[in-house]
Amino acid sequence: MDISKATLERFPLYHRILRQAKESGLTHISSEEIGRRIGIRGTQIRKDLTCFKEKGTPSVGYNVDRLKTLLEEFMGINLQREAIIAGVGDLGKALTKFAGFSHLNISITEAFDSDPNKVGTTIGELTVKPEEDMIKTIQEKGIVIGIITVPVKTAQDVADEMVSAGIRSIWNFAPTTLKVPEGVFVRNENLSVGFALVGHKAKDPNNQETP
Amino acid sequence: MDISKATLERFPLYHRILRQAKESGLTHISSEEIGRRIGIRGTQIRKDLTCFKEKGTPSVGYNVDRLKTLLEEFMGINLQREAIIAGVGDLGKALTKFAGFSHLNISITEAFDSDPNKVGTTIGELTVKPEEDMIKTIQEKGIVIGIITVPVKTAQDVADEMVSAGIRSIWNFAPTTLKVPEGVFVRNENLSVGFALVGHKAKDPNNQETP
DNA sequence: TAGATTGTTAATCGATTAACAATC
DNA sequence: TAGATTGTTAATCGATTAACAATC
Repeated sequence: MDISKATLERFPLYHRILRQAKESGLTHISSEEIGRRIGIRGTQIRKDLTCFKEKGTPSVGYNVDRLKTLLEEFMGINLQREAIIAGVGDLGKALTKFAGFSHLNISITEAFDSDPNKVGTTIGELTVKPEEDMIKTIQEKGIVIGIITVPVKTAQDVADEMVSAGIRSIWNFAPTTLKVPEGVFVRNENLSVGFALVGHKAKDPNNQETP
Repeated sequence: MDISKATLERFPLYHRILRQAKESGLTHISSEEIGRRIGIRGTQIRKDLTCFKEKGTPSVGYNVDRLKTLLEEFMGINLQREAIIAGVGDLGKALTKFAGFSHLNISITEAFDSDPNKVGTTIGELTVKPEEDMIKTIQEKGIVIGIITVPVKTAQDVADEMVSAGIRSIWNFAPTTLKVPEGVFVRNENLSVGFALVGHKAKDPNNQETP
């Protein structure tokens, strides 16, 4: 079955609620309760979950443990995975150190930069390597996940290198549209879009006409 | 007229293309060309732009300068705005220093943290202030945009404080669903969602069944 | 004029929601 | 049994796209 983009983006939210539920000792949780905690309808959740074999029990809800495990298998969280990051500016460093990703079971195990001043510096336990080593490292370690936090002007080149070395999924923070071959996934996390929206919505509501 | 969420999120992309076009000396640009540069259809762009008074010229395209200005007015970029940030961990610091926001004309002018070890430290030209001063500062300076990069457990409290002090639009990076009163805008920038998706999509395509 | 590109309508596609019989 | 909550269908809502007359 084909799972929609919208549903796929909600799975991590469901997973978060299930982790919380488990932590607080719940064995079962209803779709309405999950919905309440993330601000959507229960129907939505029941619909999203139809793609799993696991069924809920009427008047009881979903088995927290089993649903959590199933989501983890689906999302790949049951596998320990490695990712590399290109570009260790402030954002790159922040992502590399970010604790909030720990439950995804993806470790950023290699960091690269083209700036000789950054090469050799450390981020936590990682030592930054020169950009020229990236392709070789990706190939040797068989890494398939790449993160791009380089400036716009080099982002496409870095993406090309990643793809040529075997990266299959790219998390791109450079505000530009990357061209990648069919079969390679790119998620653009253009932070300016969010900030622009927040700025726009802050406009005085008495002053909000369309020009 | 009511502008859809999807359209609103594309305006910053259009703005980026118009900046580039202007920089490269173009006076006019067609909807198809804009579309090509961001990977969507021209029709989509023409539809999105119907809410503006500015019209394109058949066989010529849109006036780059005028459309850019119009988008800026609509998004509020013509106004110099201030934002505050709560939580100066690595991510908070990275956002505060991030150069990519400069064209949005929103400056992060105050940073707060509840950790006494961070209070008094500097980020670029900013000096981190104690969390307790946040409400007063927001009120005195009349700031309406807030950024939350504190841990989940304090995010709701910080949001409540921001709202009580007059913040009208919040950019939230804590992976939790904030409750805010009607009329306050929240944009959740849950980075785990993106990273989870990138991880999922990296799974071996020969191994991608639904459980 | 011929070619390009617009603005707009209607068709399509995709996502959400309401409703409710089934069932624990 | 009565109440709660499921899975699923049909209705609705929203977003994208194709098509094309209008026009520079």
